[in-house]
Formats: sequence, structure tokens, C-alpha cells
Amino acid sequence: MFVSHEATILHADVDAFFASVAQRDDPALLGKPVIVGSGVVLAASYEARAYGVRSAMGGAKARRLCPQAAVVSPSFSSYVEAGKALFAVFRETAPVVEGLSMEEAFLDVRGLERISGSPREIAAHLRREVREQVGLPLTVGVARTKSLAKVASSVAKPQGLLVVAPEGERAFLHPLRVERLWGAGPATVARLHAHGIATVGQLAALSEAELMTLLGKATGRHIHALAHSRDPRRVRAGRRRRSIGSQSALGRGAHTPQELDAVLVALVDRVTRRMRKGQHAGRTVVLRLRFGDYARATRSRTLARATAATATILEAARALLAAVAATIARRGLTLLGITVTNLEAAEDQLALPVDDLTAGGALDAAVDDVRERFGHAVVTRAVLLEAGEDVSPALDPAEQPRRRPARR
DNA sequence: TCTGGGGTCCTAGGACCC
DNA sequence: TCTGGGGTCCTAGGACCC
Repeated sequence: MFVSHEATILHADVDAFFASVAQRDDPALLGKPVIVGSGVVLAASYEARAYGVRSAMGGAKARRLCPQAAVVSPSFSSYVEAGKALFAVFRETAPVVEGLSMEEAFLDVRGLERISGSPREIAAHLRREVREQVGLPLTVGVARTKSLAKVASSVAKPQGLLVVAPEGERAFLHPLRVERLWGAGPATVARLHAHGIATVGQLAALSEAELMTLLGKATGRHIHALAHSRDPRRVRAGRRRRSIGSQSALGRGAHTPQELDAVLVALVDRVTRRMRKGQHAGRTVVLRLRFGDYARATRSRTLARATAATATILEAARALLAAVAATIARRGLTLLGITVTNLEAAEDQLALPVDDLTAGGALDAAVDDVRERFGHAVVTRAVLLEAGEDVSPALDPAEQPRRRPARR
């Protein structure tokens, strides 16, 4: 495989995305500490981070740390819109753009030197364009590999631009703390610290075999490679999504089976309509649970064929939930989620009845209509029944999910 | 800190097949 | 009938990321 020997990969990342959108849309917030989300912090502006506020932190603690911060509600439609505008600029800048999230992407600018200038010039131009066209602050890391570009941008944040030249990789990487590596999370970092390893340089002194023993085969190999700035992953456009899910925190306290079923129906409805909208069909239904003691569990079932039909997914989800009903009654439940994986694109699904992907359209519209009038998620089930999609009957035997699919 | 929501990838054991 | 190797699929869990 061809691997570039020059720093031609850009990692572009909007600083404190949600908070920056809030500041952009309300200039009174510019330069001030901003916290997005009240129950839990979804994002904090750099002014708020200076007080120790971090995302995923409880809202109460965040307000204690920074009482003068403006607390704003999230506006997801604004984020989607800003993300689209951002990616439009990305795609004007480079032929290959790999999105990592709404506000973050890798750009491969190899071969653009004569057209657009050096990678550093392209990165600087990109920052200006995003500032002018989208109104958001962008940080860009430039390096020979994805991992290095990602680390470079995280080091350069906020409002930075950092180019790591190939001959400067060791000097850049080795003094950094291991937490900086993209792929070293809390578990890996804790293990490394327990062995007295704090910096990437110390990490790089260990052999791959030692790290595989310490961290497991895949993680050990991966972390060893990153510490030596080896990362053959290419920037790839148009990666297909593998799963679609939705979850809902339930709060503490008891929930009746009827309440849980209503939540389940709403989750399945949300997921399947997103699948139909995106022309996805999936084969594996995963039930996500978090019990009263915050321990997590998953249960899954694989169907004989892919579908996006509400009734089929719901049937499987209900069976999974019924199988853990006793545990839930005993331990309590604080989160319920449904994820459909093993997604296949509709165009790969010649065997899929057209109805599975299109029939939802009229139904989704009907549900939306009733929701608009009554504004309540619990109407979902009634509407599904009213609209003729029977959500509770046994499946057609031909569709019956089997524990083991037929083999030839 | 008493804990949101949406994803990706890897591992390991068991079932099953050749 | 027993044993073994190699492979795929399914399930459950873990780690990580934004």
C-alpha cells in the first residue's frame, strides 16, 4: 500500500462545536463562558473550560465551578445546519474528505500543491473560509498520518494550526502524555500508569510484545504503532454506517411494564423511521439496558433477513425485553435503548420487499401529524395501530426470526 | 459528578459446518 | 465412533470516540 511520506493529511475540528454555535448565534455570548445543556454538560466554551467545566459533567457541578457561565439549551437543528455548511467548505478544499462527526473530518490534500499551495497554506485557508462562511472557529492539525494529524489538532486547540513535519514527529510525540494518543482511553491509560508509563516516549521504549501482554493483542499492537507514529490508515470518503440506534434515560424509580413498553415502542419507531429515511435495512436488533446500579448489559437477536419494518423490529425488541423482565423487576432500570446493526444498504437488498423501506413514509407522516397536534410520544403506538401497522401480532412464519439461519 | 445520546471496532466462547 | 483443524456466524461484553 502506498503511504505518503509527506505531511498531507489535515485533521479539521471546530472548537467546542455546540458552544461556538451558541456564541455565533448570540454575539452577547462571545468571549464569555458558555455551557450547553443543563442536566448534563453537552459542551463548554473554552472560557468555561478555564474554570474546569468539561462535557459529560453534571450540570450542578458545572454551575458550581463557573456560576457566571451562560447556560443555553442545545439546538440540534442549528448543529446539523452548521455541520452541513462546514462540510461544504471541506469538500471545496479537498477531493477526499472523511467525516468523523458533525464537526470534524480528515482531509487528504496530497497532490494539491500546485493548485492550492502547501498543506500549511491549505489549512490556513480552510480556517479562514470556515470562519467567514460558517462563522465558527476551526483548529487544523497537519501530519503524515491520521493519528498524528488528530493529535496535532488536539494539541493546537483552540483556534490553532499545527503542522508536524515528518522529521519532527519524534520530537513532537515523545514528550506528550499517553492520554493524548487517539485510542488510549481511561482503561488503557490506567494500565499504563500502573506500570509507570506516563509519556509517549516511555511507551515507545517498550516492545510490541510487552504492550500486547499489558494491553491485549489488538490494543497493544495499535498503541505500539501509534507511539512509533506508524498509522497506515488512509483517508476514506463515504464510509457506510454500520448501525442506527436510539436510547432513553429513564431516571431512577420503578417503571411498570406498560411504561417500559411505551418507551420501547417510541424507540423502535424513532429508529425504524430513521432507517427508512436513510434507506437502510438491518438484521440484528440490540437491546441496551442500564440497571438501577448503573451496570450495563446488552441482549441481541439476529433476524433471518434485513428489514426496516417497525412491526418486525418491535417484535424482536419485545422478545428481548421480555427475556430480561425478571432482572429488571429485581434491579430496576435507568436506561433503555434499541440499536439495529448489520445494516445493509437498500441497493444491496434486492430480496427486500419494497414495502419494508417505503411503506413507512405515509405512516411516519401520520405519526408526525398526530404528534404535532398532541405533542406526545406515547401516541406512537395508538397511531401505528390506527394506521394499520399492527405492532403486536405474531409474525408471518416465513419472517419468524430464527436462532440459527438455515445453512446449505 | 450520582451519569446524555449517538456511534465504531475488537474479543471470546459456543454452535455449526466441512 | 472418535479426534482434530479451519472457518463462519451469533451473542455478549469491553473499550473508545464525539
